[in-house]
Amino acid sequence: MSEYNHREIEQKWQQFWEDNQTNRVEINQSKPKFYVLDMFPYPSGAGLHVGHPLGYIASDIYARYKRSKGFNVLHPMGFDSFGLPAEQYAIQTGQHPALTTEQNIARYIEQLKNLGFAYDWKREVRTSDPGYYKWTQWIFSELFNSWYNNKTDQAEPIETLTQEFAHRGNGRVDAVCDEETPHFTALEWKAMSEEEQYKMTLNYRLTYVADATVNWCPGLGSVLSNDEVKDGVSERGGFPVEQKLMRQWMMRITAYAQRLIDGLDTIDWTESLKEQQRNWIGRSVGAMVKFGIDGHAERNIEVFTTRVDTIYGVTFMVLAPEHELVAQITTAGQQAEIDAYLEKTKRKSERDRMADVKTVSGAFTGAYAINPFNEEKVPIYIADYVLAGYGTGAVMAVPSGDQRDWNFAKHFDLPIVPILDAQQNTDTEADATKEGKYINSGIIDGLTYAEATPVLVAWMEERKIGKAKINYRLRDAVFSRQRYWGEPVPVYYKKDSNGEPLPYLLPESDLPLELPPVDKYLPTETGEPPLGRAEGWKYHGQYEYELSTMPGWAGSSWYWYRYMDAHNNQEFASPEAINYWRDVDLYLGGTEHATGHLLYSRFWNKFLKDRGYVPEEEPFKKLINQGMIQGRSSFVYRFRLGISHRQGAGTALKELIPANALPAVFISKKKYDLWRRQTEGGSSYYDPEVVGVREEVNLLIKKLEENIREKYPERVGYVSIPTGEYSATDLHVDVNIVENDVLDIEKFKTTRPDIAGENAKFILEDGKYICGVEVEKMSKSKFNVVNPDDIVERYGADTLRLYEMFLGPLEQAKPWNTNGIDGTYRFIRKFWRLFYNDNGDWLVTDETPTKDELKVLHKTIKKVQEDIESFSFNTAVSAFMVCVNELGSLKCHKKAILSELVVLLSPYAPHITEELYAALGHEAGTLALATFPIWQQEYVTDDVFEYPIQINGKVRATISFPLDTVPADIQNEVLANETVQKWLDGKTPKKVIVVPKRIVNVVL
RNA sequence: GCCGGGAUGGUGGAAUUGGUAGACACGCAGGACUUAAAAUCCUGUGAGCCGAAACGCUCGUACGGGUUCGACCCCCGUUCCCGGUACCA
Repeated sequence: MSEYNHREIEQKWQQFWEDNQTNRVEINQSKPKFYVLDMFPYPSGAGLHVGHPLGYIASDIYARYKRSKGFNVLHPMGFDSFGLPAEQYAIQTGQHPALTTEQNIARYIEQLKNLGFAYDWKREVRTSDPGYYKWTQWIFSELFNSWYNNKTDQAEPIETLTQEFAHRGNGRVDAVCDEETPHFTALEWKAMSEEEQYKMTLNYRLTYVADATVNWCPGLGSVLSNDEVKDGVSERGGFPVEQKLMRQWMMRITAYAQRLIDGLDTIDWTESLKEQQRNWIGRSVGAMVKFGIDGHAERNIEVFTTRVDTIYGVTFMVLAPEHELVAQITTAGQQAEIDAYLEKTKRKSERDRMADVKTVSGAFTGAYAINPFNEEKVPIYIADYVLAGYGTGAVMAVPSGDQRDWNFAKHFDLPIVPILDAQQNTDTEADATKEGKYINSGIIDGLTYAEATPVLVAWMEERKIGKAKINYRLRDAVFSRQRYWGEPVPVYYKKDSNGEPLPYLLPESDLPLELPPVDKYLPTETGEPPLGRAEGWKYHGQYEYELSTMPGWAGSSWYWYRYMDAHNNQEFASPEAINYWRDVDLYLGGTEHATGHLLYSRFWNKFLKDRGYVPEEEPFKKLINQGMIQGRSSFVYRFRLGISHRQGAGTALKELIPANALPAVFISKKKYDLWRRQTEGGSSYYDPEVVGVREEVNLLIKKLEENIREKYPERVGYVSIPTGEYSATDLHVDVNIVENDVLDIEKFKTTRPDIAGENAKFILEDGKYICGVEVEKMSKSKFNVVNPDDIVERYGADTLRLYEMFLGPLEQAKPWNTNGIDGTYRFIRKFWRLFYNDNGDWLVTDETPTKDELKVLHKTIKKVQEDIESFSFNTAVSAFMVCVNELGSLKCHKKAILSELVVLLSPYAPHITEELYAALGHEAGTLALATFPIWQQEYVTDDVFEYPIQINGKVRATISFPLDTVPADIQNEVLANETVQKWLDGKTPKKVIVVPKRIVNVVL
C-alpha cells in the first residue's frame, strides 16, 4: 500500500468487522459493563444527512474508548419504525407501510455501516416487528393488570387490590383511581357479580378507557398527545388541532408524577432538560377549598389554590366554560348571556384562545358562591382564561393579588380588596407579595404568610371544607391513536349485561396480536379507525378488537431493554441480561424528546421496576444532548429585469418576446450589496466602488438591450433593473456545487437547463461568483442538505468522523460547513505519512524514542483521555493534529511511539488505525482488544517553567526557571532582568507577586 | 412575560476555570517544487502605530460600570441572538 486510499481501506475493514463479528458483545461477568445508547432513530425516507451522525460518532468514540479501558460495552442500534410519515406515504401511494419502512431501514443501515460504527448489529431491533411489539403489547397488559398503591408508593398486581376488596372493601384503599369511584364494603364487594367486580377494577387499572378531552387532528384523522402538538397545530404536518371529547385508552402516568420529579435529582442530565420535565409535570403545592353556592345547598364549587392565604380577598369566582356546574347554576335571567358566551368560546380554536391572551372576556351566571370563611356571597362568572383541564376548572379570584383576576375585576367592575398591609397600588395593578401582615382577613388578621397558611388549612380540615393538596399540571396520557401503522392494542370487547361493550385483555398466549391487512389506510365510512376495514378481524371469530393503535412513544418506552436480549421470545429480556446490563450509562440524543420520549420512558421504567422486572428506578444515568446541525444555505442573486415595449405596441409584456430570449443575469454577492447601496443616497452614491459596479451593470444591461432589440426591433424599448432591495431575487442554490462560497458556474448551468448556454450572464468579483450565505434548518427545499455518503466517498468515513467532532463542542448547535474538512483530511494523510513515504516505503523503525518524542506522545495521551472523559471531542482532535505536526517536525517514525498513537486514535478513526495496526505487525482485527495507552507523569512534566513576567498586569517578558526554584530567587532574578529594569526606571516596585508555575507580576 | 444557554479574528472554534487571549483548523497573501495544474512543503495573517530590527508601543473577548496585583472567566446594569414554555389559579 503506497498512498492512503480511504475507499479501499474502509471497505476492507468494514467487511472484516462484519465477517469476523468484531463488535459482537456478550454478557461477561468478569468485566464491568458499560451501556452506551443513541436515541432511537425513526427511519425517514430522506435518509441520513450529515447532522444525524453527529451524536452517533460521539457515542461510538466513547463506546470504543470505554472498551479499550476494559469495559464490556453494549452499543446497539435499531429503529423506531412505526410512525406517521410511512402511513401518510401509504395513504398517498397505497404501498404498505411495512414495505417503505423496510426500504428506509435498509438505506439507514447501509449509511450507518459506511461510517464504521461499532454496533453489534446482531442486536438490532425494530418496533414494527411482531417479535418486538409482542412485548410492547405485553407491557400494556401488565399495566392493565396493575394498580397504584399510594401506601406502598408503587404499582402492584390487581390481585392485591381485589384481595383487599374482599377483605375490607375499598374504605382503606389509598390508590390512584378515577374520581367517581364509589365506596363499598367487603360485603358489598362479595355481593357484586363477577362482571360488576371487573367493572369496579377498571377504575384502578394503570391503563384504562375514558372519555377524555383530546387533541383531535382532523388533518391526520387522529388524536395527538400534548407533546405532539405545537402552537395549536400538529408537530408532524402542521395540521390544525381541536379539542374533542372521545373514548380513549389512557395511561395513569399521573400516579408517577412525584417520583418522576424526585428521580430527576438522581440523574446526570443537563439542568435545562430536567427543568423542562419539572415544568411539564408542573407540581404546585396548595389547597382544595369548597365554596357553597347560594340557593344550591346540595352543591358546591371546589377550587384549587396555591394561595389559600388570600381567601379573604376573594371577590368573585370563575368557572371554565366547560365546567359541569355551569348548566345547573345559571339563572334564567343570565341564560342568554351565558349561552352566547359558550357559543363564542366553542367557535374559537385553541390557537385563537392562546393568541388572544390580552382580551378580557367572560359572562355572569347570575349565581353566587359563599366564601366558607366569612360567609360572604361573591358572583360566579365563566371565562375562558380558566382552563377546564387544570385543577378543578374553577378559580377563586383574588384581584388584589393576581393580575389576571385584577384585569377581570376591572373589566366587570368588581371589588378589589387588599389583604396584606404590604400590598401596594392595588388600584393600578395586582400585587402578589407575600410580605407584611394580613388585613381584612378574619381569623388570620395580623399574621404573616408563614403563620397564616397552617391556621387556614387546620380550620378547613376541621370543618371538612378543604385540605392541603399538591396539584400537578401533568395529565394522564392518551394512549389511543386512530391510525393504522402502530401496535394493535391487545384488547377485545364483549357485550356486558346491559349490552354495552366491555374491554377484555387478550391472554399472553395470544400475543402478538398482529396488524391485519387493510384495503386502504384511511378511516372507514363510519369514522372508525383504519383497522375497522380489516375483513373478518375478530377475536375468536366473534369479538370486536380494539380498533385504535398505540402511539409512537409506546415502542420506544422500553426498547433499551430489548437490546440486552434482542431475540428472546419467552420474555421481553431475560433477568440475567437485565441484571447484568441494568441501565444506560450514557444516552445521547437531541433535546426534542425532553417531554415526550424521556418522560414516558421513565414512567414505564418505574412501572417495570415496581413490578419487579427491572432493577433500576431510572433508566438513563447520564444524558447528553448533541446540538442540532443546521444547514448553511447558499444564495445566488438574479436581477429582475424589466422590459418596456415600444409605445403603441399594446401587447402584454410577457408576450413581447419569448421568455427565454431575456437572459438571466446573476450578480456576485459583494457587487450586489454595492449595487443596492446606490439608493441609500449620501456619500455612498459617489463611492468609487458603488460607481464601478453601477457602471459595470449598466454596461451589461445596455448590451443586452441592444441584442434583444436587434431581434425584436418593433417591440422592445429598453431593459431596466429596479434599484434597492427589490432589484434581485435571491435563489437557493445547491450547496453541493458551491465551495468556499464560490459557485461552480458550469455545474450550476447544468442543473438549470433554463439558463444554460448563452442564456445566463454572471457578474463576477475577482473572476468568481461568490454566493450569499444564511444559516437555516437543513432541508431539501433549501438545497442545503449534505449527504454523508458523498463526503465519505470523497474524503472517507474517518475524515468525516474527525471533522464532525472537530466542528465544535458536541452540545452546541452549529451550521454545517464543508469548507473546513480539508484540514482533517490533510491531518489523516499526514498521519499516514508517519508510516509510509510518498513512494509507499515503510518508514517505521525499532529505534528507541527520544525524550522529546515521548513527551509529545504522553502529552497527547493525557489530553485526549481527559477530553474524551469530559466529552470535549473537538479539542481532542486538535490535540491529535498538534501531535502529528510535532512528530512530523521531529521526523519521528518510531514504532514505540506510533503504535501507541494508533491505539489512541482508533476510537476516532477506526479504519485507518486498523490498517496501520495490522501493518505494525499485529494480528488483523485485534485493535478492538487493544488497551488504551497510559500516560506517564515523568514524560509529561518539564524541568523548567517559562514564567510570563508582567508589569502591572501586562506581559513584558518571559524568563525560564527550573521547577524547584523558590519564589524569593525568582523575584530577585526577575527584578534584575533587563526589561524589568527598564520598566522600573530606578523605582522600587510596590509589590511582586510570584505564583509558582503560573506567573510573576511586578506592581509599580 | 418567565426559565435555560450564549455573544471571542474574515470563518469554525481554543484558553489548565482568576494567571502570556486567539491553540488547532478553514480562508486569504507570499514563496518553493512543477512546462502547467493538482498534491505537498515553507512563511505570514486580531486591529492600529513606530521602525532597520526588536521577545517595541496602543487598543482589543457584545456594551457600560465594579472587585482584584491581574478579569473572556467573579459581581451589578444594558443590548442582541438561540432554545424551551406560556392565561397553571
